Amino acid sequence: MAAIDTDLEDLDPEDSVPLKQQIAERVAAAIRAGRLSPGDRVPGENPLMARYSVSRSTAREALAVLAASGLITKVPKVGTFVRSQKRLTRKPRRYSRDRQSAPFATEVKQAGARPDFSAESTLVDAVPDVSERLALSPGAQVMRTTYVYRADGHPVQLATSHEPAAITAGTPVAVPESGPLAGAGVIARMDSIGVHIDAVMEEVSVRPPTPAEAATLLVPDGVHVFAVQREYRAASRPIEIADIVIPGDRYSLVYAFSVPDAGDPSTSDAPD
Amino acid sequence: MAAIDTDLEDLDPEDSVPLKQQIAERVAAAIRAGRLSPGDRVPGENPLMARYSVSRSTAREALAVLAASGLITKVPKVGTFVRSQKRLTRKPRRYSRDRQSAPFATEVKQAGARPDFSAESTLVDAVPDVSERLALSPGAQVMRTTYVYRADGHPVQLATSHEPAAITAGTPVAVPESGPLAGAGVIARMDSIGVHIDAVMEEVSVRPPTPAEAATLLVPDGVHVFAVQREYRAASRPIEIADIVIPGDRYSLVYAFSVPDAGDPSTSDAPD
DNA sequence: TAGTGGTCTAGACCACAAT
DNA sequence: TTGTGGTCTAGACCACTAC
Repeated sequence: MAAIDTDLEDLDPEDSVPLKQQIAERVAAAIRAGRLSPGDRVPGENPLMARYSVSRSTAREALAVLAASGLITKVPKVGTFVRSQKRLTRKPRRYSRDRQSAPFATEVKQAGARPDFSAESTLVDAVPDVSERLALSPGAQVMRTTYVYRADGHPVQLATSHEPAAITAGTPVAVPESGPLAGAGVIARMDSIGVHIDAVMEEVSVRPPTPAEAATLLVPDGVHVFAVQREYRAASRPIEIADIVIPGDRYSLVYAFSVPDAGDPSTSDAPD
Repeated sequence: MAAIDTDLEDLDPEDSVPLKQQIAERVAAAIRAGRLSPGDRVPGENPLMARYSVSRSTAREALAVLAASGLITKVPKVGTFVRSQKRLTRKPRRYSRDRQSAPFATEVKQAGARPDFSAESTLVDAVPDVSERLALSPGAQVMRTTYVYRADGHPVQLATSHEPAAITAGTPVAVPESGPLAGAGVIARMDSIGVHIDAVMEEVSVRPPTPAEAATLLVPDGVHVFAVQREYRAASRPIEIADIVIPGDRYSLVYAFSVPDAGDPSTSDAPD
């Protein structure tokens, strides 16, 4: 327990910067300098109180500053640790008609982890938000599927999709992740029953996680999540909507487009 | 000053939810119910201490929960206010070759505000990050342009773009926002000098604002920003990069794609 | 059992804004 | 002058983890 403080520079008593920020800066400097590596235990509240002769709250707020920027993770009752800075990249499934391997698995494998996911489907009455986004009458039946995506067994993405039951009921693809086209993607599944998706939209927001999301995704306090609302459409009619929750400190989202030649007026123009 | 507390429900002493969250929930409920409207003063630390018989810290943390979710804004030494919940939508310029009006202006006008922006261009030596992303030799000359976008005079987006000087030097479009194609967009500008952009990529991250960004964009404490790295390419060569900073609580980002017909193998597939 | 972070109390001083 | 939020101190009890 002795050496844990010796890596931290002294504070500057002349500086008008608040103590919590000075302390946060000293810890961040130790991390940037490599004196603390990802996974290492960071001096927690008690060590910081002792090292800098500050109160509990001040040490706590210094750690909160670092946690908010994703530099450290506080694990309740265990300790505080330097967070891995690796960011995964989420690149949506290429929007072609091909049946394709899931992009999630590719991303995770590239990062050297083992991907898996589970999905659970239920037929439910649409809540108002869902029926509105799917342009259904209130309370219409929808197939709701909740996904948990994992890397090395740890949940790293959550998703909930809804499809109008009227479209798929009685077909082999009524339950998204079972049957012959499990894992093939919405476009291929819908193609198989004659519904031809022609447009995709994703709307990206950012917000703090709900307590349940924070617990499942192990999102540290102060870190936000991406909330992606995806919509597949066929002939301007919504076919599938999905709400995807992604930790903001571990992912970046990549969107790529081609720009058509001058003589080619149509294709990559975004649908309305 | 009497009526300010009467709009808040009592706490539930049986509930195991922490006090700060219960209090935050009561205030949020008052906002959702319309008992507090955007711009209204929210009960601050002292009123909450009195209303719920809690300590300063607990009242403070309750407000911090609400501030992080963008529901309220704390203005130092003035008070705490309900934040406007209007979210603007950022939808990137349609990726066609047409010379188009700026999407930013359209978005802001739709929200009923008056858009404007300023831009400043300088020829500089590329810093390492920029030369790497533009695939230039270290220290090569680049045209750097910094943009501030405003709605009703208030900055709401920041951007910095870089273009290799070697591409545009001596042409009429060397300075992005002046000359005949000012405001027409990168694709049209580059087309005019025979550089035909064929791919666009945006990488979206989220992080806390830097102190300078927080001050300029008036981002409340605890709210994060989108950091978008955009890249235009021609024949796989980077032509322009831009770093765009967008307040996370006021914007959502929309990405839309068309899905080609089955017989049409090429177009909307994302470039690598 | 010792140490951790989560929550909470009860104070304090400050600079600044509004009045 | 009054009230605000920002910062800080000095305690406390808790549930849980790691050993």
